[in-house]
Amino acid sequence: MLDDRKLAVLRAIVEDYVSTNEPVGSKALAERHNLKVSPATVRNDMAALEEEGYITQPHTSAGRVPTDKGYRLFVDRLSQVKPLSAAERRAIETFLAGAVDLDDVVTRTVRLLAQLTRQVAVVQYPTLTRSTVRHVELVPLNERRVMLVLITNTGRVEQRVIELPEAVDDTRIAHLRAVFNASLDGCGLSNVPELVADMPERLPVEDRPAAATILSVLLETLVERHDEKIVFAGAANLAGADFTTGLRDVLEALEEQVVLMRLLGETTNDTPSALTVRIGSENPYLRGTSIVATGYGSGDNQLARLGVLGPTRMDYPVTMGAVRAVARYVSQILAAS
Amino acid sequence: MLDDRKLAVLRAIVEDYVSTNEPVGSKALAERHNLKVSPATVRNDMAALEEEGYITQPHTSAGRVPTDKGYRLFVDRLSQVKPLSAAERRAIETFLAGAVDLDDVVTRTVRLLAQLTRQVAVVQYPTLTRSTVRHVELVPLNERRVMLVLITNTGRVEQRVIELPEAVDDTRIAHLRAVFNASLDGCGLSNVPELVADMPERLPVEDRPAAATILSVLLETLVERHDEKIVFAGAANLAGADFTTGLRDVLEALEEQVVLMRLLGETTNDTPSALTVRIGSENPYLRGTSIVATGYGSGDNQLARLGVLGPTRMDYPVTMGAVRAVARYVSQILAAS
DNA sequence: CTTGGCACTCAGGAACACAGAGTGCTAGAT
DNA sequence: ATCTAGCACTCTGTGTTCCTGAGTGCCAAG
Repeated sequence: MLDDRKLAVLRAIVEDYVSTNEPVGSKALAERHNLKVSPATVRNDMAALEEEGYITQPHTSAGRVPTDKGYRLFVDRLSQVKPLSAAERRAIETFLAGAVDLDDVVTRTVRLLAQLTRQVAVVQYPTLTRSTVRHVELVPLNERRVMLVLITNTGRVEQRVIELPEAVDDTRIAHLRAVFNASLDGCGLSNVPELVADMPERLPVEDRPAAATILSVLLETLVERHDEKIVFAGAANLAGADFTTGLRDVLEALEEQVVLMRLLGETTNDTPSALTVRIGSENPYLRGTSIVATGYGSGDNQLARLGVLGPTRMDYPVTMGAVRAVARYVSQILAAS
Repeated sequence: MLDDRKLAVLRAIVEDYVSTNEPVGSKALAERHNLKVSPATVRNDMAALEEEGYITQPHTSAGRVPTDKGYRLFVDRLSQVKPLSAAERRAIETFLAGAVDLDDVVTRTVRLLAQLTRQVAVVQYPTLTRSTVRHVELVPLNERRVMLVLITNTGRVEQRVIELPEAVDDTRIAHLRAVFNASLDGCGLSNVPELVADMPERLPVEDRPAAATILSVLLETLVERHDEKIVFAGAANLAGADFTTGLRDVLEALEEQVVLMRLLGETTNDTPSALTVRIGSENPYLRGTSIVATGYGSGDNQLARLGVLGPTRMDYPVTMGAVRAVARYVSQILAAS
């Protein structure tokens, strides 16, 4: 049904439309891409493509525009990821290398990606689940309060102020800290709950109330942070592009962690490290936007996802190239630290 | 020059224009606000007000619109801050009370303010300068690396991974930690540099290289964080309002810490706890927007600033009320912890 | 299967008229 | 001295009409 030339026409339509933002007509097509056939022939092919639902015309007697289905075919079969230039790669590398801590890595990554793609970038914080406890710190604030600080091997720090059920002096706090660290250091976060379950029983009876309180907060911290924080950057890039779904909706989604979570999450499939593209109506919310995402993290265990959100009419090859490259570099940086 | 009735007319114009977003004419004015004079009289007053530069007409034979100068007079002399309703106050209180740590307080505050005012809210993180060291923690990661964690009395945690110039074993790290804490605990952050200056000399010679490295990172941390982080929320509220200065500019400014810093910073005056309003062209960048800001923090020492950014045409009394109320509650929460 | 020709459609722009809101001014009323 | 009423004038915004040009679909010939 769709011979090679028809596919070539579809590819040409997508490319032209992406770059000009105007419906593309048969004549212009035949000229600009040397298809070696006449406009009339192109018209026939276009009619076929429209029949199949790959393209559509906004109104009679205007050029054609790709449909979501058309973009899908383009992404899957007609395009290949465009690698970044050497200069861009160097820029990424040096920019990310300057990061001082995990927060900084994430912030830099998201900005970088936004700038590179000229769209909205979204980065999910590395999940705790796969990471391990590096250190647990208890800092006495006064006799009834301590601050719990949990440090993971990914460089992440979680903190909570805890009200104790009774006064506890510093030496006992120090003791608790030693016990906690002895049993938790180096453990995967997902193992913490079971390791901690019978711990109060193994302690002197006078330490149990305090320990129980602290441990319950510790567990709470793990659970809460299980669904993770997401940051974005490049909202200014939305100003230019005109979204079919209102600009307002997009901005709202960006500020709503839960929605963003879903959007990124839904892009996961069997191989998390692969590039995923969701086009327009394939997205649960935000029908008018496309998302290009991928997992990142050190090789085997994927820590989280990052990606780009933009109008359906985006330059997929370039965007995919940028996302993939950035994901690789971040993974590298994180693995090194 | 400006008698009471002219001021009343100006006030009426501002109020009407803010609520309708349309230039307001003499007839509508005379009717809606019972001024007890005829439209013709109002017209005379309007002519006078225009002469003085408080209002202007977009084109001949359209109604009048307040100028920046007009809003200024309105804010300074013709309006009074509108207190929140009891329900709103309760909502603020319960929402903020649920915060678990400093990050959470800031995040909740900024969202709350955005929702309350239906505009873009901006909150600066409490500055470290006035806060004191609660604890310094050194966590050995491996023999050549330690993680420095600085905990302040405001609940803020700063962290850095440090590469040591030479291998240092855990007991010496523990010793350094003890020394640091002994000399820094409870000190104001601004005093840290001098306290730390001669510290290496007081240490055993073999600890000096490591100590010097760590301390230099510590100082760096203080300096870097001196100009503070700013977060925003409610960007979606920009979608409705039409800004004279492009939407893009505003979004860019929001993501650019430095610019945001300036905008908030420039609003400071002698009494930081007072509400400050900068209207339109009074702003260094972003001429088309107004900013309502105030300091927050426990009474005497102001920790940082927060505020709202919106179109010049905003409801100042309501916005000011919300900003003031939120600032008060946050200060309260922070003082309590 | 491709191509040239031709009639048809429709969005977008230009030209135009017109109603309505609003103003400024002047002369009379209070 | 100030307010008011009346009136002529000036715009913007809207609706109408017309026209052009890009683009299509279809048909018949190569």
